[in-house]
Amino acid sequence: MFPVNSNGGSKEEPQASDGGERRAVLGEVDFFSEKKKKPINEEQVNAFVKKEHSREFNLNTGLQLVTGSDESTVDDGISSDAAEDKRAKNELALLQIELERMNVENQRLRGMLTQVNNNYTALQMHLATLMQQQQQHNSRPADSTQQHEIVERKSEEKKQGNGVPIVPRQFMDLAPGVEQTNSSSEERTISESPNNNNNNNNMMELSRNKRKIGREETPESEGWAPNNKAPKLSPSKPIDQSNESAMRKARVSVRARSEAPMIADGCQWRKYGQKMAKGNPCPRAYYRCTMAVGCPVRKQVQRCAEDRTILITSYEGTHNHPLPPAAMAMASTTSAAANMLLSGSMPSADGLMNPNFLARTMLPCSSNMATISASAPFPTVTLDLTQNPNPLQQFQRPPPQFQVPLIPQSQTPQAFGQALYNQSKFSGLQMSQDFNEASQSQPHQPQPLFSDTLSAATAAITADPNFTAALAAAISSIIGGSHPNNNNNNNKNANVNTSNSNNSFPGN
DNA sequence: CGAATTTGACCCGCGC
DNA sequence: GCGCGGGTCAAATTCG
Repeated sequence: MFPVNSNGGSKEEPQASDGGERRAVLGEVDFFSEKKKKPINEEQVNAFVKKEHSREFNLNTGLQLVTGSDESTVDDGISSDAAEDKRAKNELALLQIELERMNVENQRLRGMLTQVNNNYTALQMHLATLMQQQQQHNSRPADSTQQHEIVERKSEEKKQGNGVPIVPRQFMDLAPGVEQTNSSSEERTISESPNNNNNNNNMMELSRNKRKIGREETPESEGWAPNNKAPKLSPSKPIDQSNESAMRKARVSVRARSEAPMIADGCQWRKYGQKMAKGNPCPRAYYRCTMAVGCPVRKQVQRCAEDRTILITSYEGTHNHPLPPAAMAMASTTSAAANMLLSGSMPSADGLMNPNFLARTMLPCSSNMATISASAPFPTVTLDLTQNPNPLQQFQRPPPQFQVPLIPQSQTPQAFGQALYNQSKFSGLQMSQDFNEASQSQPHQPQPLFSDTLSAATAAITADPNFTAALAAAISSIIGGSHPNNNNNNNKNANVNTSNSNNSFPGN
């Protein structure tokens, strides 16, 4: 019987299914070439089967499968054999169908792999192009090293796991999802209708409402009440509720060097509290926007514990009122960043668009300035204007998953290109994440000081609306190509360009 | 004197 | 259930 196995055509089936890389090729080719050999093998097999039939080797059943097609020519007329042969025929047909199906699937997978490879190559080329642009603007040798390092990291990562190249696809698919779930269109009308708060505000205020409802007093809450209650009264979007538990607030944090007690972002703020935060000898000040009665925007200002020249300003919420040009730059940036976080977290149920994933899909060359921290209690985008674009500093730290290069080719060039251009003025745009690694890499950890252009860095936020708007546009474009903020930012650029840079830092 | 700031108390969520 | 820490409130205080 063993000789039969070695010669029988069926022997090749396990090979095709067990073989490693050979399987893909041999499995397909051998299966069809097998038919050519079949007559020879089948004769041998059938002869052997007849001879050995009395032994009732079940194993022969499988062998007969191969010989089924020619069984009639060899059939000796035994009825039991005929029945068995019919069954064998059926099984053979089933196996053949299954094999064909596997072949089809194999080809489909091959096609997918090819497509992924093509996408990866295109992304890599695109990244290289962007890097070159950045290098031209920065014209620093270190940057080329950085870019090279980035590209190499990306390529290494791509090669490491099969799942990694798929991420771009997920990211590409991400945008429509964001479009669907994002309330950015609503946000756009916020300035006209305070009650029409976006998710950002909703989420921010929901937790707050819980408390305030318990209190139900506070004359000041009159101003807050409309906004506070709006999300509760109209929880039209279940997404909001689902998000509330996961991420109650989205926060945009700006790190900048400034001697001033707080950076001038064009808005009017009123201090309503101050606390000593744990782990930081510097007090944390709480401000709320007073440009409109019910404006939900608040910000926290705190100096970095390690480097007190660094001012950390965290913004929450979106202004529900028209902003002066001086404030638009920062507002658009923070709003876009907050939207990015909120949007990315919404369909968290499917696990594709949680902050972790979102952070992983951030621009690779935006690695110097913005950090996404999705760690509890709420996600934060940190725009770090204190860092120097020193590549070694930046790219020694980030864990591998930060390095997935994902630049939607159809979306990035303009906005991100402009951001890159402005990056030359500052440090760069970094999006990384510490979702599960808050303990390993603190986004607020002080970065090495590379320049004393503190005012330049902080003033840059407001003094260069191009940058902030471009950053906002870039962020928005990453999330969804048609994010309203893109258009807004363009307008804002136009608006702010004319009244640029003088309104930035009265304190400085 | 009105507005803004300060500051202690309070509330709430979370971890133990 | 309790303590801790973050966030907010609002009376008191300061400032212009």
